[in-house]
Amino acid sequence: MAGNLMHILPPCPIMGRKRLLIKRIDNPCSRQIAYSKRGKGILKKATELSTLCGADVGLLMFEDIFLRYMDRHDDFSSDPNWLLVVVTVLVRKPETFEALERKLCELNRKIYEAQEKMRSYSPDVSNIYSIAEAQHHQQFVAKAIQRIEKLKKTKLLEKETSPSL
Amino acid sequence: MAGNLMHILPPCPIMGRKRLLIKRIDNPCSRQIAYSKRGKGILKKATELSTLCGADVGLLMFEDIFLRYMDRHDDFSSDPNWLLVVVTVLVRKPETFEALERKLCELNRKIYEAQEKMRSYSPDVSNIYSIAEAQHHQQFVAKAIQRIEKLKKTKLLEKETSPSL
DNA sequence: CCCACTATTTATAAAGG
DNA sequence: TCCTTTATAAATAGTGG
Repeated sequence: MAGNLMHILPPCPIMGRKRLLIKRIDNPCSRQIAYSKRGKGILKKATELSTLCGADVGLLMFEDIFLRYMDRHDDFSSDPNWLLVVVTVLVRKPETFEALERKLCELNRKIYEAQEKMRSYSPDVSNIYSIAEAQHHQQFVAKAIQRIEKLKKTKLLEKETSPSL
Repeated sequence: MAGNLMHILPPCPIMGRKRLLIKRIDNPCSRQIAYSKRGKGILKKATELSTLCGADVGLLMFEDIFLRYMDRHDDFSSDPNWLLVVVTVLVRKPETFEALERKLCELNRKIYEAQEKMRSYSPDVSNIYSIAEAQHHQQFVAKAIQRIEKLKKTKLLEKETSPSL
């Protein structure tokens, strides 16, 4: 273990942990270690988010495990046929991402049906046909809710202050 | 606001930062705050992983923003038509997840072609037809590489030790 | 790849604006 | 919702087995 050496070596000046700049790690070994550690970290975080907030979280991590292997064993690096992409997936409720796309379409239909009722709270939610578009709508809807809440607060304040004066 | 009450209430014993148990957060406000903060945190981590390790990372976070809204404003909670799922997506190289599925199939073809060459290193990589299956293969391939590396180490050790004896 | 250790950095819960 | 601050908890880089 590390501890066995630690107490017989002179204390290092620093030689230890350091701040990491967010740029591609050049050293293949360090890069792989970082991928392994951080990959697990994100998986943990995603699971926590799912549990804490009841959100469905999907996580895809693509890595080229053989490319990585070749980095360390250059006897294969000349052969471009050596290629394997490995995918790590976490979905709280196990569904494929195609299924998630379908789910979004289905929900879009419900949104369309409910659109008339929702008009006053969310001016435009009928054009979500892809995951990418939904991203923009999240901001939009959040802003709309924000406006409503601000309005409610203002009106509540008016009610509270006017009787006391 | 909370602050308006805070200074007229007696100072709480600790009421400060505390360790969080990983279970669903009951209070809707706290849950939403946690979702917002942790969501951003994971997005940051995913981006960092992508930059640091050159990995393609896809992240899906589904939340029901209107369900969330209804949690706090129960005047809508009786109407099941109020439903909007919001999706947050990050992909380093912007691709839909259907495109990612196609990519996986294409790579599978390459894997199939290279299978004969790979046989000694990875006993079976021809049956990856979905993201879910790939997950199992990651562990499998990782173990295979582990075995090879262990073997190499052992042989290297034999070479190093036998001349000295 | 796994594990352990630990100094350091990063994330974040709680509070207030 | 956004922001800031701060104390605390968690993640992790570097090292070694």
